Formats: sequence, C-alpha cells, structure tokens
Amino acid sequence: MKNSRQNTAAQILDSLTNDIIQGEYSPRQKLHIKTLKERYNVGTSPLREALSQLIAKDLVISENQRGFYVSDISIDDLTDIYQARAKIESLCIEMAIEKGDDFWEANLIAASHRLNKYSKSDKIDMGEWQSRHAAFHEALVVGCMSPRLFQIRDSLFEKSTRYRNLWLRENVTNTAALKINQNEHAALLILALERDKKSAKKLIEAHIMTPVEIIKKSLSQL
Amino acid sequence: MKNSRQNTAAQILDSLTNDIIQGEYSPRQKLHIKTLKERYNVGTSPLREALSQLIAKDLVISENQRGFYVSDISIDDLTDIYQARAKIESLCIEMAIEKGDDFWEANLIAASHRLNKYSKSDKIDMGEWQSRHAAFHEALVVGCMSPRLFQIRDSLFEKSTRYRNLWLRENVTNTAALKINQNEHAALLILALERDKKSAKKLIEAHIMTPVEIIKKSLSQL
DNA sequence: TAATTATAAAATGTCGACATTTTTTAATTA
DNA sequence: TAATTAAAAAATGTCGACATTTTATAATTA
Repeated sequence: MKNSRQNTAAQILDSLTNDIIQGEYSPRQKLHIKTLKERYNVGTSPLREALSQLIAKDLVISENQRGFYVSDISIDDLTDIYQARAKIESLCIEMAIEKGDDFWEANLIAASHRLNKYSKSDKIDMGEWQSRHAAFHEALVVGCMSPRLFQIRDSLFEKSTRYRNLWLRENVTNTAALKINQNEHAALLILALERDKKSAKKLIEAHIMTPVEIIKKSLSQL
Repeated sequence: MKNSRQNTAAQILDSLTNDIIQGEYSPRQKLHIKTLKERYNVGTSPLREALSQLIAKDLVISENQRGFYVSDISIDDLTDIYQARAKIESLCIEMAIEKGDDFWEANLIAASHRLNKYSKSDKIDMGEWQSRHAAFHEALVVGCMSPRLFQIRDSLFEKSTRYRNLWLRENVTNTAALKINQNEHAALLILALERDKKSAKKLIEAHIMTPVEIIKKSLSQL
C-alpha cells in the first residue's frame, strides 16, 4: 500500500486541519516538528509543506527559527469572523435570490424538508443534524453561482467552526437551541421563495450572529 | 550575510508570487523544481514550502507526482473574480459609511486630494498613480474595520491584478481611461461623505467592473 | 506507416543528516 | 538571593541523496 492518490503532504494537511479545527491542539500551542513527525509518521518535508499551507489558511503561524504555533484566538477575532461570515452569506443569498431558477427553488425545498423531518425525529445524532443543517444553508446560497464567493464562505465557516468547537468542548450540546433555529429556517425558506431579498438578508445575518454572544461568554472565562 | 529576518521559504514565496502576478510565468506553465532551484538559488525544501503556500492562494496547482503548474485562467474566472471583488468592496464601503468617523472622512478627503493632484500633473508615472489610486480606495473601505474582510479584499485584488497584467502585456497603458476614472472617484468621495450607501455601492460595483469587458476581449484573442 | 511495447532519461516526493539558532540548565558573580 | 554569564541540550530550517513514478525515446510488431 504505497500510493494513495494524494501525496503525504496533502494527507497530513487534512489531518492537521481537522485536529486544529476540532480543538485537538489549543490556540497558541507549539507545534514541535519532532512530535508531529512521530504522531503522523512522516518525514520533515511533507510535514513542513502541510504547515506552510496552514499558514496561508491562518490556522498556524510561524516565526523564523522559532517554529510553528497554532494561531491564537480572541473575542475580537471571533466577532470579526462571524460578522464577515454573516455578511458574505447575506451577499450570497441576495445574489441567489436574484439569479436562482426553478431548480434552485426545488432543491431548496427538498433540503429544507430533510432538515425539518430530522429535527422533529426522536433521537437526534448531532453529526447528522449538522450535515443536514449545512446542506440547507448551502442550498440557499448555491444559486449565487460564484465559485470564489463559495470559497470565501467555506474558509470563513471553517474558522468559525473552530471557535464553535472550542465552545462545545465545555458545553454539552443543548438541543434547546436547536428548536429556536427551526423557526428561522422555516422563515428563511419562505423569504427565499418569495424573493424578499431585504428580509432574507436581515434574517440570515441575525441567524449567523446568534451564537456569537454565547461563545463570547465561555471564551472570556478561559 | 546569512540571515535576513525572513527564512528562505518566505523570501522565495514573495518572489514567486510576484513573478506569477506579473505574468513572468504564463498560465498553465509547468514549474520545474530543478529550474526554480537554479533560478532562485535555493534548495528543495524551502522552494516546495513556498509552492505549498501558493497552492493555498490558488496561484499554483499541483498533481501528485506530476509537479506544480501556474494556475489556469479563464473568462469565467476573470468575471467571477471581478464580480466577487466588486461585491466585497461594495460591502466594505457600506459598512464604512455606517461606521466611519471624522478621521475616516478626513483621511478620505486627503487621499482623494493626493490622487486628484497627481492625475492632473503633466508627467504621470503609472506606478505612482496606481499607488495613489489604491490608497484612495483603501481609504474608502478602511472605515469598515474588519481585518478579515480586508484580507479577502486583498486576496481578490491580487488575483484580479494578475488578469489585468496579462492584459497590460499586450496593451500599452492608455492614459485616456485614466480620465474617465477621475469623475467616478470624485463622485465616490461625495457619496461617501454624504453617507449615501445605496448610490455608493452601485457606483463602486460599476467602477470595479469597468475593465472586465476590455480584458475579456484581449483574453479571448489568446 | 501507425500503433504498441520496451528501454532510457528525467522529474517528483520523501527521507535523514547537519549546520545554526534558540532554549534550557548550570555556573559564576555581585 | 537575584542577576549575569557560560555551557549544554534541543529544535529549526536547509540541503543533497535516493527510491519511485512519470515522461520521452527507441525498438518492435502488425
């Protein structure tokens, strides 16, 4: 089993990205080359190439001759990321409402249905719920048809996920918040189908900003 | 002279980024490791680390065991990048108009003045003009106070610059287009000071999209 | 001749080694 | 004891070597 289609650097990038997002490594934590080599069973080169990409993604920082560190977090950064994400999502939805066709509408209704049904089921697996939740939001914005904006959206989502996971580490998932969302999702669907840009934008921005205050609190207690 | 403050990988990243943006390497061009090592006088590791970061920036792509290539261009991508850039810039200005204070206004007026005076001077160095032009646009958006949005703005600007340079390679700079811009810049200043979000947004989006059709033409002739 | 196969050349990606720099520990001094 | 200085240990960043894969060239076959 020598070759997967990916090279070592790409594989290690996936693992590292995931481990940082999931909070396996803490903010500011030193990433020792030697330790990482042992942990992931790789040599120097592919490891450093992966770390280089993480620098470009702002998940890692490096100082010359002082090695690599997991990038720091802060309340300001948390707010900025969520704010930027809200604005980008809002922008995507605006464009989607302008451009979206029948297939966009149909797909959106389907995604909404899948999320709704699962939210009402007895036993809820958070992984599955998050998957359907993400799918619904993606169905909303997909009509905007801009690869670059999607890319930006993804990268901001990744960064915000890191903050959310740091919060989840301390707070068990509360299915209560889940119910609140349900109404907002229903409203979003309606506004999108009614092509009410202004209201849809306002709602999505509020929707995304909802968790910020909660995360802020548990973050400031660290 | 052994150590600058940057390590080799960071230096080479700057050079490579610049060379790609400036069109020193063509789209799709193969980037042979050996050739690059000789050209920049470096070893394998820092070179590959730099290339890894360029992958994350979408300026380079790689296929396993097939090496690195300058990322391709296309009319669709050109349009998408400029469109995304227009929307982001528009968003930043909207937020700046909402948040901007007296200092933002003052700084904006100053930047406008510096651009204006230079645009009217007899001998115009394009480098200097572009610098003042960029400074004016930055003064507009700086009031939005979002590091992440600035980062996104910069990265889109970099990508669009690559397209513009590919166009400039074939077309000598025409100072005529420069005059058209002048009116738009004056209008932008007024709208910003009047806090007319809606008009400012509309104008900036059109302003940024202006060169697209021109670049498209010369691009489709390649 | 055109297509296929075999061989040679070139290029990629990974590794461990090593010189430098940073950090830690111990020794010295005020 | 606290602060400096010196010595030892650890870690980083760069290099060239090498196995493996891809590409180019030559030979073979239909």
